[in-house]
Amino acid sequence: MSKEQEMDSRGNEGKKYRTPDGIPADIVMFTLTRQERKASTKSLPRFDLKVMLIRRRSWPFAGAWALPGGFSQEDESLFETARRELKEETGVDGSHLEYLGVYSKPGRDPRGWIISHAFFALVEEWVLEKRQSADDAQEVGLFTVKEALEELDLAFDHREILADAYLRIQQQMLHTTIAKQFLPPHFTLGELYQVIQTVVPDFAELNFIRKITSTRSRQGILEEVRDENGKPMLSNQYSQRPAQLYRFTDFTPQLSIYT
Amino acid sequence: MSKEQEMDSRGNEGKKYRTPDGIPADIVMFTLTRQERKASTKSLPRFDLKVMLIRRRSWPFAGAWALPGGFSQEDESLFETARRELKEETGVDGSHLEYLGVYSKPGRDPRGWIISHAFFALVEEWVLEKRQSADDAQEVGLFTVKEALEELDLAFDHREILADAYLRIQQQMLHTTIAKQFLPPHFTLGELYQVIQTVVPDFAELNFIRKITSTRSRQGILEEVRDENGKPMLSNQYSQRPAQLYRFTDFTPQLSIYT
DNA sequence: GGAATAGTGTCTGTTAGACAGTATTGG
DNA sequence: CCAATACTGTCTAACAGACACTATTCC
Repeated sequence: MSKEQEMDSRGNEGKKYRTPDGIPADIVMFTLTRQERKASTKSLPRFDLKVMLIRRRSWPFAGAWALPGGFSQEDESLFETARRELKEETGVDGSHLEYLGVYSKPGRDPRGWIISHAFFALVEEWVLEKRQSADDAQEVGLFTVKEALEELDLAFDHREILADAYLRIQQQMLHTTIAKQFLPPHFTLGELYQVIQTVVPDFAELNFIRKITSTRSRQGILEEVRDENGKPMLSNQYSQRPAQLYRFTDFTPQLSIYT
Repeated sequence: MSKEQEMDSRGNEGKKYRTPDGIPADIVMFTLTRQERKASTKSLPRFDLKVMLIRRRSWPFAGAWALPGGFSQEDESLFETARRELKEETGVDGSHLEYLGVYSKPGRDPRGWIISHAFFALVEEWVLEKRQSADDAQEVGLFTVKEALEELDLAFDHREILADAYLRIQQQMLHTTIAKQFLPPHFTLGELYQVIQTVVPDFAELNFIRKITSTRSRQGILEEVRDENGKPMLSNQYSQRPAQLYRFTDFTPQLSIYT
């Protein structure tokens, strides 16, 4: 049946056809935790990519871990739903939030015809940690992605959503500059490299620093940070030898498999 | 309100909250039309990227052009809805079909709370041309994307959907091997270049043939077609001098802005 | 021969990749 | 001095980009 015919016969007001029972937005909240390593001198922290989950208390999937989320209302777009939920869950606004996809397989939710929209968010570590301890109404957990995918029984099709989100964040990490969401405004190339490697373990570049700094084709992604006198700004937070600080520009190069 | 609380208070059966009035899938059907050029010798055809639209006959937006689509049913996923609609509209199965996104801005459809899911499909030219002439129940149009975006008044938010789909297909054309959807199984590098340029007008590679054929980093995207004796297969369909035929492999390289 | 497409030659400067070596500084 | 990170030197092969040049075939 064509759209027009359906719409014609359905008319404006009458509820002739069955409609869904709910349209939630579920959010995969990623964060990067840093943990100091014990070393004899200063060293880069080890990073872990973690995801926030909430333990369900009621049917269905009571006791299972699930992605945070909530139902969309008539007066908001799904992106607004997701932003609202993200704010409610973290208490913080302005995190990176991106649409992932729709999950609508029949039977995915035993409560009925429920079509879920997945988003993923990149949240700063302290936000989720605060949330984790402050909220006594819900049990909140922070798990590494590997743990969550391999060892946890997730509710609904949330394992599939998380797996898709993981693939997407890896892709975005290499194709765009979302790495900046996990970094302070000024950072060293060592930090950037760690962030990329944490999200994309396969990423390995022997000459990373040189390629970023000295190839024309990648100029414009990053720029050196200088103080008001034009002197390069350095940091020795993670190393004995001070390292140049960088920041992202607004430029994101266009990639192509053909050129 | 958290998801759990909402779900708890909502219960299993009762329809306490308002739910959407319909969840359609709308499909941006792209095709590449070829038109021979009048030239004194054989020459490559000119290509145009076109999109199929349907003229609405009833409220709302009666008389306006709209994307084909239809409402999702409870027993199917949205991808299945889209595939079913694509089949119904074209009479053909197996075209490339890909999810684009969700369109849920309040007020986007005067009939009520209607959340649309956009897909895009890459369809062979003859399919849409057959459809165009065969169907007398609906007025069907094939427009270049430029025309549709700049000169037509599209129904609903379909201009926005089309604009998003156009951006996406350009991105996919450069990041993946969807160019093969617009090409016969065996094709010349001239044809491939034309296809890419038609979809991505900015694409310009002076040494396209050489880069594709003789750089190690891109080896594996394409392979030469050979006959059973191992002899390279050539085509002179579009040129006096026969050109080597190629086909896509299953390999798609991974891109990165950092390496 | 002309037209149209399909390549190849050639040159310069840039980049990739590997790996060794030097620099800096707190402990 | 040692450890840990931050670079720089160096060398070779590969690649990018520009542009001229040759190749093939039908008309």
